[in-house]
Amino acid sequence: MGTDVEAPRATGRPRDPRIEQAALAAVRDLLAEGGYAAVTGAAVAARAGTTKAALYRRWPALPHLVHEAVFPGELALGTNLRAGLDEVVARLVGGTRDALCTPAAAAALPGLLAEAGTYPDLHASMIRRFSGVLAAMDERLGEAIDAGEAHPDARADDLVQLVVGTVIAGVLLTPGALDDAWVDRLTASVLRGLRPDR
Amino acid sequence: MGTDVEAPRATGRPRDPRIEQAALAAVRDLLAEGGYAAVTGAAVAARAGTTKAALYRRWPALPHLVHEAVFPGELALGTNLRAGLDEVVARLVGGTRDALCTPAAAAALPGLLAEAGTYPDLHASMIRRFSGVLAAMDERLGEAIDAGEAHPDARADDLVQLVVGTVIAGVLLTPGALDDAWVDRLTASVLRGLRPDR
Amino acid sequence: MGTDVEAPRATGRPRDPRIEQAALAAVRDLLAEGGYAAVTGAAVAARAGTTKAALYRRWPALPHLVHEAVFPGELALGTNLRAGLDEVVARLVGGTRDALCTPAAAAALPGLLAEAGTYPDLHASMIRRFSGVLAAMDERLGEAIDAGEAHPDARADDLVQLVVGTVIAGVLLTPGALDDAWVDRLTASVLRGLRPDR
Amino acid sequence: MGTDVEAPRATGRPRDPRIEQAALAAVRDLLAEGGYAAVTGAAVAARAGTTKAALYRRWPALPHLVHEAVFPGELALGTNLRAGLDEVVARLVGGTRDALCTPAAAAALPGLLAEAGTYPDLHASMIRRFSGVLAAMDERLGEAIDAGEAHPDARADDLVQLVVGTVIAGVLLTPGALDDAWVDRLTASVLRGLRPDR
DNA sequence: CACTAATCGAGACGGTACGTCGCGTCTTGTG
DNA sequence: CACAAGACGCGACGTACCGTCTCGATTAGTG
Repeated sequence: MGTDVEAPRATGRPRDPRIEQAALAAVRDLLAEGGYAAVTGAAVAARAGTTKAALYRRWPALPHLVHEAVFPGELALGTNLRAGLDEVVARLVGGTRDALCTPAAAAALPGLLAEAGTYPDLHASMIRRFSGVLAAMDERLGEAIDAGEAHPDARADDLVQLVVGTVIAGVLLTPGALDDAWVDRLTASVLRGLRPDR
Repeated sequence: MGTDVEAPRATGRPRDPRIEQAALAAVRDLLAEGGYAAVTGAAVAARAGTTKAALYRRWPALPHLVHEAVFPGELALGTNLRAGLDEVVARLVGGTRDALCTPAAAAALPGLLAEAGTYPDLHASMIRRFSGVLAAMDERLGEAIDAGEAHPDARADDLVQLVVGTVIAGVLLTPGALDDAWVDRLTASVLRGLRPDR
Repeated sequence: MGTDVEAPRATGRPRDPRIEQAALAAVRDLLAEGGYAAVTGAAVAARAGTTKAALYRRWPALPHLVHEAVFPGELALGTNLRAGLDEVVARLVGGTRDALCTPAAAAALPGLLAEAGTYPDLHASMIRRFSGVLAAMDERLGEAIDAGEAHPDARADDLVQLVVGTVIAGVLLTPGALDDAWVDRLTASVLRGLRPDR
Repeated sequence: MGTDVEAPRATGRPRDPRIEQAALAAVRDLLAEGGYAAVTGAAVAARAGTTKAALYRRWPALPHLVHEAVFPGELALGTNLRAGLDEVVARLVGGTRDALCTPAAAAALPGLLAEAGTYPDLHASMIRRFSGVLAAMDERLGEAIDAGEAHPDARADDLVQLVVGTVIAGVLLTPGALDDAWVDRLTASVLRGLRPDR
């Protein structure tokens, strides 16, 4: 699940598929209600109607479960790769904001970032959530540079880091202020930052 | 000192000032050596040559101690408020990078951000570290707008959030890549984003 | 065993029975070596090869563990209920002396008595240790009164209280003087006190 | 104070005599209200309107203070040494009961006995409380033996140990049942135990 | 009248034990 | 095999009490 392919186990009693969903939902509920500190192994198991052992059969550690609960899949830009740079950047900013501003995500984010130092695979998984966006932006930005729409020094990794970081800072420091006007301001500022000097 | 103004206790045995300093230094050492997980009440007390009780007399909980150890005072821009906008922004970016990239700070940052959700006063203290920079940038940016050097929509809070967030994302996601070239690229991009449309 | 009937837990991982025995033995060793003050949660756990949590899973607090270690079961009189009153009383006195004069018991007794004020259930458990002896003495004394061997005012609870109290006083005030001659003197005195007036 | 003569300190600020009384009264109050566990250095100082340092200037440790608060002087038999043996024993039993059955004494007794193992001087002080009674009983019992009123094996130390122990057991095990009838029963039993065999 | 010396209040100090909690693993019996 | 249940080792947490200490401020007797 998550980011890795699972070996198909054929033998023995099959896993109850409801437990996986119940656990992920339980994590989201607990995050929204009590924050990251409320996401305890025992609490998740109790809320999901199962036991800790069933959780550790599915995820190597609690943060991995939290990660999957909060970021179930890749960040998506929509299907706008052929759109204008303005719209692509707007979707990047807006999509990142949307992904990180759900109650569960906002509550989990700092905790996950902290655990990323302990679990290298978790760190990799979090980065991988942006790999698709990064590749797409890399390609699109290359075209924009070739077309003279973007500054030749512009780099997709810098761009994504800037956008993601700013959203993270917004979530951590001024949650509640990340409305659409905030997205518009950040988008405009980023776009100006991408423009060529002349 | 610390996070708040201190009540002027005149009575009772005065606190041993060496304990405070020893504890802060112990936290920095432990952070650099073993990361956030190594900053244990007992470990700090032992390394500082004191006891847990003496620590809890000074800080309400361990994260507060870590915060003070890692961010002892306000973020400083240097005395460059009268300098050109280019230099002011360069110093903001560089100073933020420097402050968050010390071994202790880099090790403590994710943990502190996570604990901020548990301790509201810690959250407030962390934000307050930027209040001076924020005020200074607000004033300087106002002048720049008036002088036509900056975009009329530019806001100091947005700017600081963007810079701090990008540095945080850099520390968390790509530590080791935040060299001076990185600072230069971010500075240039931010400056372009601040320029008026014309 | 212990102080109460145990609920028949059928589910979950069963408790490791060796831990219980190891803890009780550890307490007895520590009592004999360092007295009541040496019976620390951490010390007991370490000596028993387990952890504090495992102890607190079995006993509500340390004194309960000490109590069970020192007084594992009811005080026994031997199987002498049909013997002459002289011998019954002699066994009561001797048995009480023996039970309270083991190194562990002598070391634990004052501490346990003191903690009994804090833990009412511990107080009840300690009293219950004498219930069997009390019932037996009550029956035997009734027969003796009917046979004219004992004073009609004699009561088993008074008798047990007197014997136990005297032994406690001996242990606390003049430990080391409770030899067999002491037992004989007390036995003779108690027996005279039980005799009818004529 | 208490049992020892004090060196006459002439110089320096004299001790406030009210503190001593206030501390003793505070201990008694705390014992009656919250038991031995409530007698904390800080609690005693606060209730007495003074500080811990003032207490430790007067008593070497807390149990010594408790001891003096609860047993301010020697156990007294009244002036009945020339009375009949019946009355002397009755006064011994009754006086011991009275001394150990005050709320403060009953609450402090097990704690004090436990601490006696830690502080040898406290142990000695407690025993000394009975030295007068012991000497008096020794003399009176010798006369009784000579007069044929008492068993030639009777010993004052055994007698006192028996009476004190029984009262202690009564206080610890069945507090509230030590009424005058209880005293009468114990007195009668003890007296029978003292009688010569014929 | 200053000087000295011990007290007073307040509270921090080192030390140590307490009982609780969470993590991730394990060991049962039952499907 | 999975599952429910819950004990296991580990280790940190924050609190409490002990008896001592260090302050600045009093409060006598002495020189």
